[in-house]
Amino acid sequence: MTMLLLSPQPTTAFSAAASSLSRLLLPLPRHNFVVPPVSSLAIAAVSTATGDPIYAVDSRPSAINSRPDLALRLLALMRRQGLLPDQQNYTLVLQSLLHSPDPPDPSLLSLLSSDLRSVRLEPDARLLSDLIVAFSRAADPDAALSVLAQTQAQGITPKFSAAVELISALGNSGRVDEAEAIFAELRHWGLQPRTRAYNALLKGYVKTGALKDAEQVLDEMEHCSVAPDERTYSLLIDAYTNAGRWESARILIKEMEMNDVRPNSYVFSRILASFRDKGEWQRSFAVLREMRNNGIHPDRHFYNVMIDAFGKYNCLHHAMDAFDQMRADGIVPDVVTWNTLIDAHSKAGRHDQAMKLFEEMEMSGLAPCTTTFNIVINSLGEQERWEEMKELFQRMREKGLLPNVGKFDDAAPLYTGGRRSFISVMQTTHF
DNA sequence: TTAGGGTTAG
Repeated sequence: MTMLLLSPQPTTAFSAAASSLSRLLLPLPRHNFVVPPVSSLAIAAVSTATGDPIYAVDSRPSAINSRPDLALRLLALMRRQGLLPDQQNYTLVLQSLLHSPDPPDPSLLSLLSSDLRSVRLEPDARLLSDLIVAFSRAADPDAALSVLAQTQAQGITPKFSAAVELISALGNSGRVDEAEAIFAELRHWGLQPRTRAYNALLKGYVKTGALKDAEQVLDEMEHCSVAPDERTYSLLIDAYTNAGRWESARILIKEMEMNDVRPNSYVFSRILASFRDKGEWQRSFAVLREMRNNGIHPDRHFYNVMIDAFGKYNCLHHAMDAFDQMRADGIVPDVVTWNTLIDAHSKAGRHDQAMKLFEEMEMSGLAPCTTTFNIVINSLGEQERWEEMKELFQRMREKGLLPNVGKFDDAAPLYTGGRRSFISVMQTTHF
């Protein structure tokens, strides 16, 4: 039998997880101690017998992947039936969180792990490793470290992938010393770090701007005969560019070629963004040239950065040229492309053009997102077109999008004499 | 499989 139980509304979005969770965390019923742990499959029979209004669906892991709401509902349902979840149930929930495109919610994870403690279930290697990965991805390395400590206290070696995720998370929060310590620990577990583990460590050094340490990682990789891949080089190129060492970056690009590692559009968009942030938008052309010399076609992200780089420095003509070139290359502009263009024109005071682009965007069939609305509403505010602003707020509301009220409140005094008008728009728009 | 990176407002 492969059935998963759902309450009605099986398509409810992730927000449903929150309400499931409150039920999930209700104290266990008193009779619980006589109920043995059961697997999720067994729940189907029990719940069906109780006549709960449930739907039975395919519960192969593929059906639950990326559906933490479903997994949490399952746990909640079990709790309602007074059943003790087992390892598999928690693994199912964690797997669904890990397969979801969004990083796991840290508060959800800590509730889940305290729930795990409350049922006095001793987690196995799989569950512990999944917890380390989940906390690492939720940018909570402290929690991940404490699970690692628990793992080692139980005499269990965590999965290598979990350790690498933790190194990555530590590096991301600038805690390179601890990342280094875990990296050293890998060898004690009798496993040789390979490219991916090195890259995780490298990321930390790049993040903190520790260029010397980053270079040393590359040296050590060579010493241990571990081949750098495209990401290894990209990380270092990114670091060099940020440090203004464009020549070093170019040397690395050449080195990539010699080692048959192909650079891609990603690393060039990072270089471009770095120049943009330094105010060196003119170098965009050189970056494009360098790219073409390497036989790499700019992709949508690259064009978006390029349009932004021109837009930020008032070069609307170049921005529009890049936009045209992008479409000539057969790349369909996305919502970010349009937002960037609209904002660039609005910031330059060319509101008519901004509005025209907004119309064009909608005509192309793309739906405006929260950022689009914010950009256009700001532009309307600059023009003191309060009625149209109100219409846009209404449209946002209809789409279930929430404006960033605090931001507009701050911005309101900027609209000459417009604060009162702005507030009246906000007050007469009911979200 | 020892991850998996980039862009837009404020």
